[in-house]
Order: sequence, then C-alpha cells, then structure tokens
Amino acid sequence: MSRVTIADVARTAGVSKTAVSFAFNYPDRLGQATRDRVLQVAEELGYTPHPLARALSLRRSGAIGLLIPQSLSLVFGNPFTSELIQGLGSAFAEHDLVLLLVPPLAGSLEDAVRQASVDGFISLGLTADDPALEALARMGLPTVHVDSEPVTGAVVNVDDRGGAEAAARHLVELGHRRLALITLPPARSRSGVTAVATRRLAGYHAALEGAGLEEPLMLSASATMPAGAEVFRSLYEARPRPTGVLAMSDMAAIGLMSAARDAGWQVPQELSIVGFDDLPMAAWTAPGLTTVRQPIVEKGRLAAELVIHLLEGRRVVSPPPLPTSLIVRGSTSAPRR
Amino acid sequence: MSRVTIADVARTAGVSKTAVSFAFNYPDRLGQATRDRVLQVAEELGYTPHPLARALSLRRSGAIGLLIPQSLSLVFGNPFTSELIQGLGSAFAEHDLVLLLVPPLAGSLEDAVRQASVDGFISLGLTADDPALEALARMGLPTVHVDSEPVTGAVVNVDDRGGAEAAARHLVELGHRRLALITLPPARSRSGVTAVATRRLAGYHAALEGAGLEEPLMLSASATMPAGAEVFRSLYEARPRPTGVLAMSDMAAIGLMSAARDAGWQVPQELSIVGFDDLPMAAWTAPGLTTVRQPIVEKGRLAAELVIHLLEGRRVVSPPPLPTSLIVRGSTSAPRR
DNA sequence: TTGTATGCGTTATCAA
DNA sequence: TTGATAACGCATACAA
Repeated sequence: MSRVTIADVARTAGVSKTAVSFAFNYPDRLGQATRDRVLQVAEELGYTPHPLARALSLRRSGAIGLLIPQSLSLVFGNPFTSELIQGLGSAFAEHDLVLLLVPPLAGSLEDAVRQASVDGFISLGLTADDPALEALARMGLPTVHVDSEPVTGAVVNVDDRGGAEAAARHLVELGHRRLALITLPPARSRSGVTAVATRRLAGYHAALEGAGLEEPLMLSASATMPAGAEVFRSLYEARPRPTGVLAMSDMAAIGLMSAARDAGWQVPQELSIVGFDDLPMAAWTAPGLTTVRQPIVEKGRLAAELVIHLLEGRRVVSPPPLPTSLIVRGSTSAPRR
Repeated sequence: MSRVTIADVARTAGVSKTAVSFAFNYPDRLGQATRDRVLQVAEELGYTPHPLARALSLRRSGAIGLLIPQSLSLVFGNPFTSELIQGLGSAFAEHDLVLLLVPPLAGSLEDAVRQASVDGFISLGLTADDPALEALARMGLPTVHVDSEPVTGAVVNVDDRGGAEAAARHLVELGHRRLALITLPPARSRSGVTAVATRRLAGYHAALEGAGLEEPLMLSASATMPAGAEVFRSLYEARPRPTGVLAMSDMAAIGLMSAARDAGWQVPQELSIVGFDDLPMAAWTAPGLTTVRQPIVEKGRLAAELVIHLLEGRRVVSPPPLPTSLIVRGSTSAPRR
C-alpha cells in the first residue's frame, strides 16, 4: 500500500510537511541541504505523493471524462470511438490531461457523472432531454457536447444533414426509386431518437422528396456489423425490394453488405449500399463502401481543445458544423433493371 | 462551479454534516422527517457530493488505470486496443468501475502513473526493465500486466510462441522457402524489444529452423497500416524476393497487402501474407487475411477480473497463456514457381 | 436518531 | 529559508 505519507517523510527528515511539499513542487524555495535530505529520505521510504489528496488540494485531477452513452463493449465495437479518441488524445497529450471513460453505471449515466473525479466532461450523442445533462450542469464543470443538439454550452457537430442529403441524392441520380433507410436506434433507452439520427433523416428525406420518391422502407440498426447483418432479413422479405440502402453508420452498412453477399446477392448490382462515417475500413471491404465522410478525428480534437479552453477560463462559442462529403466507392451503382 | 458543499446543506437544513452524509449514503439511519428535509434542501441548493473528496475519504476512486505504452493516437489506431477495452469493460461494468486511459505524460509513463488517481492498474506490453514498473510498485496498488514478461505480480498472456510457430509452419508447408518477418518495434523508446515480439520470434524461428530454411529477411513495423505499407518498399527491393511474409500484427499485414496490391502484385500468388491477432477486419480484406487468432476480448476480461480480485484482497496467480490458433484465409497459398 | 470530532494526504497562506 | 496551521470536502467512530 501507499502507506508512507508526507508526514512520515517530514518526521523522518526532521522537517515540516511544507518542506517536503516544497522539495517536490518548488525545489528552488528550499535550501540545498534540506532539499537533498528530504528527497533522500523520500526515496528511501519509497514516498509517492497521493494523487487523490493532491488533486483535492489542487482542485484539479488532470482528467477529462468522456461520457459514453452505452456499454464499453458496445461502443468500442464501433471504430468510430477509436477515431474520436485519437482526436481527443492528440489534444490532451499536449496539456498533460488524461482520459476517463465513463459509461453508464448500473444503467445510469447520471450516477456515473456524479462519481467521476474529473476536471471536465465531453459528452457523446446526448439528446436535450437526457437526465445526464442535469447531472452535468450540477457538477458545474466545463463540458463539451459532441453529436448532440444545441443545448446550452459548447457543442461540436458535423454537417449530418448535408452529408445525408448528398448520399440520398447519389442513389437517386443513379436511378434508384425504391430505397431503405437504416437509422440509428436511440442510444439511451429513456431518450427518444438521437439528434444525429434526426438530422440525417432530414437530409435523406429532403433528397428523396425533392425527387418525388415513394416513402422509403424504415429500418433500424445500431452501429455494429451483427446489427447490420440482422437487418438484411427485413430487406430480404420486403416487397417490392429496395434496390438501394442508406445506412447511418458504416458498421451497419458493412454488416448488411456481408449478409447480402452471403445470401448470394450482388453488391452493387442487386443492392446499392451507402454508409456514414467513412471509417478506415470502409475502403477495405469488397467492394469498397460508398459512404459519407465525416472528420471524426478532427471532431475529437476540436472537442478536446474546447474543453481545454473552458478549463483555462476562456469563453467558448460552439463552432459551425464540420463539413461532410460523399465518398463514392464500389458499393453503389445504377440498379439492375 | 460545484461550490455548494455538504456544510452548506447542513447549515441550511439546520443539521450536522453527518446527517447530510447519512441522508445520501445511509438513508435508513435517519429519521423520516430530517432525511426528507435534508434531501429537499440538497435538491434546492443543487448539492452534489464532491467525487474527489469522497474518494479520498473512502480511499477508493472507483477507477482502474489502463497503462498505455504510447500515445492514444497511435494505440487507438490499432483495433486491438478497442477489442481489449471491450473485454475490460464487460468486467468493470459489473463492478461499477470506470476506466482511466493513461498514456505517457510528456513522454514519461512513470509520471503518468504517479498522477493517476486510480484503485489499480492494468499495464500493456511492458518489458521487465521498464521504469514504469518501479513507479507502479511504489504506488502499491493492485496491478495486472498484459502482454508482458513474467514480472512479479499477475500477468496475462497468450500463447504467442505457439501461434507464431503455427503461422510459420503453414507457410513452410505451402512450399515457401524465402520468407520475411515483420516484427513489432519496441513500444517504449528506452526499453528493448517487447516480450511479445521475443516470444513470437522464437516461434517463427522454431518452425523455420525445423524446416532448414535460410535466414528470413527481418523487417519491422508498428501495428498500423501505413507502417505496413512502408515495409513494402524493403520487400520490393529485396533479392531474392521473399514469397511469404509473417507479420506480428494484422494491421501491418493489411497495410502491406494493400501496398503490394497497389504495386500490381498478386496476393497470395506472388506474395503470401500471414498476420497476427485476427482482428474483425482481417475477415474483411480482399483476399481475407490468414492470421493467428488470439482471444483479445477474453484477455481483457481476464485481466479485469484479476485486478478486481486483487482489489477485493484475494490472492491471485497468473493464469496460463490463453490459446492461439491459425486462421487460414485467402492471403496465403503455395508460391508461384 | 443525531451530533462532535477526527482522519484522509495534500497544498498554500502567513508568520517567523 | 522554514514551519504552524488552515483549507480541500467528505466519511465515520464514537458519544450523546
């Protein structure tokens, strides 16, 4: 155990606790002799300042909490999360900050928020009515919301609507008339549909209505390959069969593509598929996945920079949505007639 | 700010701090009336117990540190990390534990260890001479080492050697005579070659020597696709050209495969490639990647369970290495003659 | 059932 | 240059 405390060192070295503290934090403010003696004793006793006590006294822990709406198992099944963390990490590293992953505690994200010893929070995909927001406000800590609605405070988003619209227009222009949409399910049971899903849906619909298409088949799948594969069944049974699918995540799109090919369907000839995210692996599937690129790493980096600004006491305004763009690969083509 | 403290609530409610504390932590030990009043006042004032102060007093923070040998940007570029976290997360969720990602602070993992307010550590890929081990020992916290050498304490490993040997034997049996090995570079600058790399190398060599093959071409690449692609150049210039490659990571293998195909090489006809890990995406490349499967999620889960056991004061012995197995896919075949 | 007093291990203010 | 001592905010023996 970390039993040896600053008092032990002070007593053994025959100095006050202040002197020991200075020896570690302000070496210059101590005489050469006493400093050396203190450090010597500390070394011998194997003393290490207690991080928690230090944090309480300094009123900062050096950690930022990443609020994760679901279980780690689920969320880290989507490479999106890794990409985001890469962005966060690049900014945090420059400020000696460390990242605390905070998933719901026994199903409650509010409880998790209250437990977390951090200097600030970055939330992910919260809706405006999420009870975690109330808990966050109570904590009174700098907070940045990613993929959320314009709640009070700093929000970082991408142009979900524009990206979705471009994706839908792409299929329309290829000649597809009967489409299916794979939406994202609500991330947290109590809350309704995600802000991100709402915006993308609006984008899809704008393009479809503009082209006078019939109502698309509405499906739902979380951002995992199994969920995407699962959706294939509904697609298989649908009459008339959609010739194109717009998915709100690359993972679901890839899972679906896999299931379709396993069932003997030709992609894209019999089924065109468009994803969302442009994860690195989207370029690696066979065929490559046509998808909407969003700058995930940049989004993470931006969110991290904002929370750091807040930490430094600066005022922060929510930046405009980051741009999205359609990346056309092999998974889309004109429908076979 | 979280300005309102337990004392404020106590004063406003006209009770002692103890009563307030009880109202939150031991509601039963308080009279109905006072409890309600305290909670009422707490609500009105927007009181939330300070997690840090609480942790200091309870002597536990509810967080476990994951010691990451390199930057988050680098480590999360490898899906291996996501898989591991999925395993850790499934165990931690059951114990209301939260995960702190601890990369080196200004290049020093030791400093990062000293700063981390956690109840225990899980380390990743540390060598026996890593200075972080000393810092860890000083902290006196429960610690489990993953992918390490049998240092003192609990260690979780997989059968690296057996897996590597199976991979090499596979190529030998296909008729390859001239091979290249892509090893993992040392994760931390000061330390030598990783324990994992050493064990896998031993496995490769055992199979090659058993077959009387000449010395393989030795290359090195971190577990990223760009690093793997980079390695292709050396391969391209080598004379005689290797017909098969054994990589210590799927990511490097896939990066290499990509570069080779971009250069017009046929995989596997002109170059057979074997990876290591069996990441989900290994099944998604074209052709599929032959690789050594290791149970990453289980490894994470096991490490988490061990550190939880230590936390609970139980004695723990290092489990035997988890099994590995060769998964043959399309990226290997007999060499073209 | 409720309150007093002390401990948790630091840092920091203010004197000396 | 060094040392008492008071925060930091909460939990908890022990007492009432």
